[in-house]
Amino acid sequence: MEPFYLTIALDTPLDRLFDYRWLAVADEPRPEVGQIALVPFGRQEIAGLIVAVNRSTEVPADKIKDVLAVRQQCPALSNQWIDLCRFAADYYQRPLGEVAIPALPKNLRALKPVSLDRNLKKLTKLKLDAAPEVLQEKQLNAEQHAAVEQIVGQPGFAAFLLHGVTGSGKTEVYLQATAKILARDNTSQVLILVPEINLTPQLEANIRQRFAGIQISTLHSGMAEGERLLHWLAAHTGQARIILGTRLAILSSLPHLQMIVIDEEHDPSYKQQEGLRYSARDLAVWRAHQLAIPVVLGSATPSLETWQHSKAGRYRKLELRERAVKDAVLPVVKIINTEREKPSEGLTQRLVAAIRQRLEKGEQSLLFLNRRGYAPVLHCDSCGWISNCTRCTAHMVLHKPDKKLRCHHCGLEQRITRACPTCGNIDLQPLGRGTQRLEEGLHSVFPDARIFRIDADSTRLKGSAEAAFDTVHRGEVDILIGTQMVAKGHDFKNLTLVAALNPDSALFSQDFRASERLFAQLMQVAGRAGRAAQKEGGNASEVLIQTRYPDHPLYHALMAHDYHRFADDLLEERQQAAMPPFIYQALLRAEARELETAIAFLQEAAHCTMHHGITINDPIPMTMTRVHNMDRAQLLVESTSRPALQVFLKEWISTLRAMKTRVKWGVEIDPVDI
DNA sequence: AGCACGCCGACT
DNA sequence: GTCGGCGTGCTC
Repeated sequence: MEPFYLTIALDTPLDRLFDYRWLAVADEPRPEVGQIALVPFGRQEIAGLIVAVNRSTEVPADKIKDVLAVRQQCPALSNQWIDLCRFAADYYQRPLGEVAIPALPKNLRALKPVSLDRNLKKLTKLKLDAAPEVLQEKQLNAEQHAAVEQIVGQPGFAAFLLHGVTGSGKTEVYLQATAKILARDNTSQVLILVPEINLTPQLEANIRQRFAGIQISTLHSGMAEGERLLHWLAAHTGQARIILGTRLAILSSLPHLQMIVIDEEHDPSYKQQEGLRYSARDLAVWRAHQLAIPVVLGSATPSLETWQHSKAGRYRKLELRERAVKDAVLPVVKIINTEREKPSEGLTQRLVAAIRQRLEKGEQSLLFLNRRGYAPVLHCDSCGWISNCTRCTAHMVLHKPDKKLRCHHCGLEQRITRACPTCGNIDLQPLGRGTQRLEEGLHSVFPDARIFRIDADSTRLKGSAEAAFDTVHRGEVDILIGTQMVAKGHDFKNLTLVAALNPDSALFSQDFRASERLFAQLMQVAGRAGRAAQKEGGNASEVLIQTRYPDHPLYHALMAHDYHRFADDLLEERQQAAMPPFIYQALLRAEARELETAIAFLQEAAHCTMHHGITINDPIPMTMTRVHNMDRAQLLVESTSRPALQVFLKEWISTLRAMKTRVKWGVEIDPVDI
């Protein structure tokens, strides 16, 4: 019998597909497009995705190898799913296999199919026979009701921006729209994306309770491989009807997908920052378009990209102006000028008084300081030595509990030296203040208060973040100190004071998106305060911002809870300056032992091309030039036309590949950190 | 990217 | 004498 030739996408940076021979075996079914094949590749054996089955091949016979095995037990991936990967691969300028293969669970790609067989069996046992029941629909206000109706109202693609502050009831809109979609037919699936699943257990619990009797899959990076395969298969076979996951879930196989929800759509974690640097939000919109289904982007502080889309009418804006929680009022935001009121231990007198007031009433306070460690740098007064990292352009941060200096960028650690390493001076000074130092200072100001710190250092162990939040919820904490970790997901019922300490650095950042992010972050922390706390006759919660720039428009917009004006002003600025979302960008990054080598490569790259309608800027060293002993530089490429940029990049990248430099380089499309 | 081969420097 | 550094070459 004539052999078949399988065209297979493999996880390799080589931008081509690979053909393998498959010899028909009498009783074995023929391989299909979308199945996983195990193949020899160089000296290794790896899994690939079958993208075509042919009777002939262009590849010379002496090069062709045989397929080792085909995962016949697992239903094939659909053409639609492969098309999604193909789109992502084209758009982000990577080979198909580099998108498709890592999107599959590792155990599906493993050499031995035992885990797959076991999990397929387990899956059939999980099948729920009971009729799905949707419990306790909450009463919607008029705006929420209208939003749900619009989302599920008509067939076909539609993108919605669901805009509403914390407490305006966005979640209820997602859930009731989900219920309506699921009720339409008994196969439909809904994908709900969240920024970080570990920080939003409340939403997961809410969904599980609401949709008892409906199979729910969760997908996020923290899962064990066995569990991940089971949940992925449940989604892939259509058994799971609701899929709750982080950004990676956007590339899961969902044969009956009928709606996508992206909660906190502005959140930076939707952008993958290594490997394939995709935006889960952008892919979600594309996927919804492909499938002709609705996609809902929810946020209190939408990204300017989304905001601009909604203004231009490409996304439909659904506003939730009222707070859906009964009697809830927006917190009062006040500014404390630290130029006038000098803080001691990082706290102004007004803030100390406000905390004391909460302590007396038995209410909780949250101090938001987005800087972990004890102090960001250690300094010698007599010779000027500072604790620089030897491998990075960064300071080593003082961590007092473990008596170490630690670089947050490369992980380098050093014991704290008692004396200055250059002049022997004993009196080394910590400069600045991180959460640990704030905690120490608070203990001296409020010796009897129960003070608790939540940051990446205090919650290093798995599950300890969850436990920490529970402690706060149980009311065993008076004053909570936290980094941005505390900004997401959790609403603290008894919390009536939120203070932001020293958020100013983002105001003057090199990165033009820094202020957009700061605004979102401050809105989000502010929203942690007392959603349900405005009890009978109680006052609104209070948000205090300690700043050296009390007149900055960002803080004024925050005081007025005026996202609209803030966003419109920023958009105006961006348009004037020809910045995103009014222009499309890509970055060519390069790293080498010597900065000159990286710059020289970028210069060569810039000069080896010319293209109409494409702006190639000068190469510049990255703000943090050296990380892990590698110097990094980048080159920004811009165009007002997305298709033109795409065409240009494709050509340019193949030219760069042919250059065979030993500089490590890569292209990022739509970069968010510049 | 992996992975092997290959050719030069300091260690049991 | 070998372990191991990273240059370079290849992957149907």
